Amino acid sequence: MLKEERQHAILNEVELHNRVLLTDLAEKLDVSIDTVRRDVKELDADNLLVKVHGGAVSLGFANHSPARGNVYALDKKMAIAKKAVKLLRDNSVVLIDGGTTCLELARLLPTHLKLTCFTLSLPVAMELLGKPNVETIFIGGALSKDSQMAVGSNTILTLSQIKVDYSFIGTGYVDAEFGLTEFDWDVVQTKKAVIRASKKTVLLCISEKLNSQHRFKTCDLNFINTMVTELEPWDEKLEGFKKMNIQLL
Amino acid sequence: MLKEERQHAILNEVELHNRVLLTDLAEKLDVSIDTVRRDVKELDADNLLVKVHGGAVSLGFANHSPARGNVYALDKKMAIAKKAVKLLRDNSVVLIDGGTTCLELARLLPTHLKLTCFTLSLPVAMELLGKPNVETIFIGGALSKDSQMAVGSNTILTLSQIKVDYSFIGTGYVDAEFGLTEFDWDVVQTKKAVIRASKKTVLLCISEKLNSQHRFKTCDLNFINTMVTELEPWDEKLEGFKKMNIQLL
DNA sequence: ATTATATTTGCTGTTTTTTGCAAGTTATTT
DNA sequence: AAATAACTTGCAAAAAACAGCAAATATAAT
Repeated sequence: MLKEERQHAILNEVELHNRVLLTDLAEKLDVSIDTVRRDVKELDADNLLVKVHGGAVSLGFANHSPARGNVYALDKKMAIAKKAVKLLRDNSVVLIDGGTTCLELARLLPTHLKLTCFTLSLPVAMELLGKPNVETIFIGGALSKDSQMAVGSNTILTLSQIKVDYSFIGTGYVDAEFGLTEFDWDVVQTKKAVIRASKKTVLLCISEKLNSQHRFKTCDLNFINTMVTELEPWDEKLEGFKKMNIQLL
Repeated sequence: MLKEERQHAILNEVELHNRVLLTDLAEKLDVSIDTVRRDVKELDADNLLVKVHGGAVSLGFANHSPARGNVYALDKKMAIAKKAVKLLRDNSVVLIDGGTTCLELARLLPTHLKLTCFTLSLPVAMELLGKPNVETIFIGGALSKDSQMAVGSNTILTLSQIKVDYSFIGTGYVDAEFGLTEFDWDVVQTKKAVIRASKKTVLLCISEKLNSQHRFKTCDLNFINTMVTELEPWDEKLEGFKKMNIQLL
């Protein structure tokens, strides 16, 4: 049997079943496991499939790399995410909320970090699947089309049954006096439940959102334990928040 | 035998079988292996075939460039999805499983169709969010990295509390005698729960998967009410399934 | 027709590629 | 922590590719 022919068969099998074992391939193609291993390695190098421990998976199945569109103020959000990552220890149990800043946190989680991670957000969940040492649990429920996250009574009920070490949340608007506010009623209810489900709540928020407000209130600032912005903690823009009992990062 | 005539014969052989061994050619054409080697080298230089170690393959066969669509057998899966869509009525309550075929179904749902749609699969959920008239509910739980869907006890528990009109499921392997089988234990448990949560279960499956099996069993074929393939219902490849009490589409 | 020249073909020995095996290491599971 | 499975590395045998050479064949010119 020709090598090309064999690799063709491997690709076919992988794309047909999404996932195959090297041992199965070796048996089916009647060659040694080493040969299959080498073939799969080559195909992986050519980006025709993805090699995993013990087998291979098809590209369509493995590619959880949604092209990061033009995220607004990406550099600042990345700076925030990098600071937030430092709060995490191995075996922490955390919850990551939706929104682009939280998504950036998920994206920048170190590969080696062992976490149990709850989330309500589809994009965040997709990102977490790419982290080998993160166990991801999606809090189910009705999905909100614009925020791409689970909201509603079922979600809130499920949240009431868990308690995580840290939750990382975003917010639409934040003001030192009026606290966290949102545009969307469902989202507010869900975020309240998130905060109740957390021992400590970390707010990730770019400085542009400071001192703004909207119609529905999530919580007062005293529910927030840590606030992370892209600014240095002593920046004068954070003046109104310093006197409160909040850790600034 | 003329050189030109010989090369013509080689090309013919390659086109016919997609692949040939140099040793076979040498024997068939009754010339030395070196001559064949040189011929193939020339034909390769003229881009009439692709020379590989030990033989040659046709151009079409060698083209496993990333040019082809991301999803394997996309046309067939779209054909399946189109047939499956016809089962749906406004205000149906359905569940859509994971896998590329089911994803295609989600993608091809008509914009006007009003549905309540449960799913366990992240990619399917993302797709459904784009449908303005579909209410999407994600069944939460621990996420499987490989299959990008919720699995495990929590998921199964939640599934036990719902009953949908139709569930559309995929399978890794299907065999008329052994039924539906999978690669992954967790996935099997979850699919069982999906079937229990459905009044009617529709299997979406491309014909290549017919008559294949793997280690863990999801269910026998008598749990399946409708089976949709890209073939015509009277195709002889479906022979083994016709005598069973299954609607073939 | 015959000689000179160019092309093709087969053979030889050497180098490269492929493949399977074994020993040691790393992951994963129980 | 132990047991199992999977991976890595190095190696050796077999098959294939390559380069050079000489015989055979074809082509052209005298």
